[in-house]
Amino acid sequence: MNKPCAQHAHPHRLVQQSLSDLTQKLRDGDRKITGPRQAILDVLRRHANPLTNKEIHAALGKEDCDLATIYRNMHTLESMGLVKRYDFGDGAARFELVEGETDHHHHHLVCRVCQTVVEVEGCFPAELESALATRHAFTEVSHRLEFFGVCPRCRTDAPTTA
Amino acid sequence: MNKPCAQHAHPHRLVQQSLSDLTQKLRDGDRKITGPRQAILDVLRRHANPLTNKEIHAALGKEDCDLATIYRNMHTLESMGLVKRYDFGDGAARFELVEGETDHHHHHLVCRVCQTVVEVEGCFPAELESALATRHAFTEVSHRLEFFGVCPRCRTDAPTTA
DNA sequence: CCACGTCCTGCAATCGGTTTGCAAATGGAA
DNA sequence: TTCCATTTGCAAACCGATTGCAGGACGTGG
Repeated sequence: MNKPCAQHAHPHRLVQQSLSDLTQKLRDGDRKITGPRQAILDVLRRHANPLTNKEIHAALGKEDCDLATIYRNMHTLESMGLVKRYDFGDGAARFELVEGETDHHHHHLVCRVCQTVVEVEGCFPAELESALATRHAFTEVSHRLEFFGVCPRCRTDAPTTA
Repeated sequence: MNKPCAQHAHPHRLVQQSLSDLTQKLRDGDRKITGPRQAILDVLRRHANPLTNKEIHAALGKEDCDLATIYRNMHTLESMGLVKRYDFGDGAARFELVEGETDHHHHHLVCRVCQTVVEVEGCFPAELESALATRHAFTEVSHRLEFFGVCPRCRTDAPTTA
């Protein structure tokens, strides 16, 4: 709901990695440097918030490519550790570029109304993981954490503003 | 993957609430006591772990009813606070009976292989919520947290055991 | 105990996100 | 430049979930 409000997100923060850094990683993984791949990575590089496949597709201008190609590539990029998949519970996967080798583990605070995403530093659950592993004899324990709320803009905006 | 292993879950723990407790809540909410509703609640009452719509449908024996009816009822029951919806990230919503008025906030530790679910007490992120609300000026902040790992049975079982 | 209005159900069509089969196009090593 | 594995585009299929509609059930009020 409140779709147009989605523009509130600040989509133009840059990511440290250059496009050539990224294509190099493709090479290292024995993947071909194709137009769609470069375009997808470039789109992700330009956006600070996690994007859905459809959003990526829409953001591709000249370098338009098939949606199926994006879906396939997101799997590829994810398995290569170039992007990270997030699930905000609205039925669409979202992807964010992984920040270099030392990806800093973080979570998100998502506005229930306009989907604006704020990165949340710190991760208490990480401390719980080892405890859980011991207590329940589970191995390879990881977790998924997402926060939701209403962002200041969506609280003050008149509904008609949209 | 490893579907048959799903039986590892101990599906027959009982829930405190009696079926009449539950139907009373339906009455209190001005909802009709129908066959499908009683059957669904009864199924949830018999299972300790969160169930998908399809699992609920399969668990209905004599009281078989349409899948769409289950979907609709899960929305109804959720909005009435009778059940809680969980998302383990596999694309299918899961539902658990809410334990009385004082639903104790908990999370889950889910086996990546057989989907066995262990309830996790305690909730560190809850402490973070107020801090986040202040720092980012968000309101109505909540969170979603799920743990994943490999349970002891799935670690030791020979793959052929299934 | 019955009639009636409203809520609920079954069925089938539909939807949105995602996946897949297949043939043509392309990257990049030889 | 040649060649083969990978990748792409297209279309169909998939899957969980939703919805329109007509018939059926619940339960209140008579």
